Amino acid sequence: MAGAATGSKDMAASRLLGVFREHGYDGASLAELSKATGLGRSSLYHHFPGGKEDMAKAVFDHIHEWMEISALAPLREPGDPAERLQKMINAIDRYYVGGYERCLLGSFVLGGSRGRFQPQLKSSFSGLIKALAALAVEAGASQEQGFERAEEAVVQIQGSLVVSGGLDDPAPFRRVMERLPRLILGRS
Amino acid sequence: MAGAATGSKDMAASRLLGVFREHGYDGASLAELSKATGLGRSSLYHHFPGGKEDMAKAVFDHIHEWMEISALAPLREPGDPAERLQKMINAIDRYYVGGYERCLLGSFVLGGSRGRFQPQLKSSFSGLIKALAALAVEAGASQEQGFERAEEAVVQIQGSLVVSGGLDDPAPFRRVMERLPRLILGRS
DNA sequence: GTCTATAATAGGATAGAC
DNA sequence: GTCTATCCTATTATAGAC
Repeated sequence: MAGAATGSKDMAASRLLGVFREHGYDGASLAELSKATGLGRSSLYHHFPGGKEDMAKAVFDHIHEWMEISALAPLREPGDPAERLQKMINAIDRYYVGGYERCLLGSFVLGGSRGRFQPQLKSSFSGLIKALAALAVEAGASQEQGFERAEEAVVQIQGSLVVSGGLDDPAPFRRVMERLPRLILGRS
Repeated sequence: MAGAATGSKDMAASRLLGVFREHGYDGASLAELSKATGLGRSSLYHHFPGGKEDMAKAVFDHIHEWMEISALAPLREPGDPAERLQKMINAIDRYYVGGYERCLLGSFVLGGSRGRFQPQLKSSFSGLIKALAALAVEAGASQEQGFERAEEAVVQIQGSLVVSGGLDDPAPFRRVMERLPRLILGRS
């Protein structure tokens, strides 16, 4: 049953994600994590003996699972590359609610907790880049071109979330979502 | 004498910047802010009666000043657009130490303190975009094209800092620095 | 597995002497 | 303008009953 977002622990991870997304790692207090999950402090420690750090780890697992199932799986299916890419773009767009929601990965990279979660961050970013690069190669790019396009795509997604947040305007994110197909598949 | 980074208050702001950059707003404790500036807690409150929030505001002023003098002023000088842009790119590259240092603006956008500093963030990002857009227009782009290129440039700078941080590899930032001239001035 | 209660500490902020 | 000492609160974390 690996994959479905069910089970109370996965449910909790989803709520915890919301809090970390909004407040960052350091800004997320146990009080809010408790309120968001509906679990008392002691229950949280029962499920996550390592405290906040364990909770964040569970959130990374949750995100990893989401990324594999919702974003990367379509890229690996058979069929038209453009259609498969669009599925992924739609998933990302929903995930960030059209640019109104922040990225937990970015938040953890730029916040004070980078060192603590560097392996998870590295794994997430490189997994995403690799999957996009493979699609670009399939669409006709060389290995090197494919990697460059994929890296630039992830750079633009992350950057647009920062800029949209800074300007308090989802338009930059939206514009990136629109130009992703040409960026990955080439200027056809 | 507006401009030179002298005076003990500006000196303090520079040290405070370092701490906020490394730990984020919530992660920066008074203990570290005190240690970094060499000022005791009470001295900090003497200079910044509003506490941490005042310190962050001073850091924003410091950044604003740096941006005007080191990054934007070259864009507005007379002379060859490509050379002026390169001056700005070099300033940014030094500022982020080739991709090894994080961006305070991005950190505040993605951290839990966005709401508190939204006006400063908005002003910084839109000032940067406007200045780059003007240069692009001067180099032959239409108003609309100029704005689009400038926005994409800021998106790529911010995104590359996130991705470089996540991968623990400055290469993505370096690659963005290299393609900025073509991005802003057009594919000539 | 969840709760109440409580410990232990770190954090932000202030008072008052110098 | 800086220091020592202190206060208050929020925060993380644990103990032990149910």
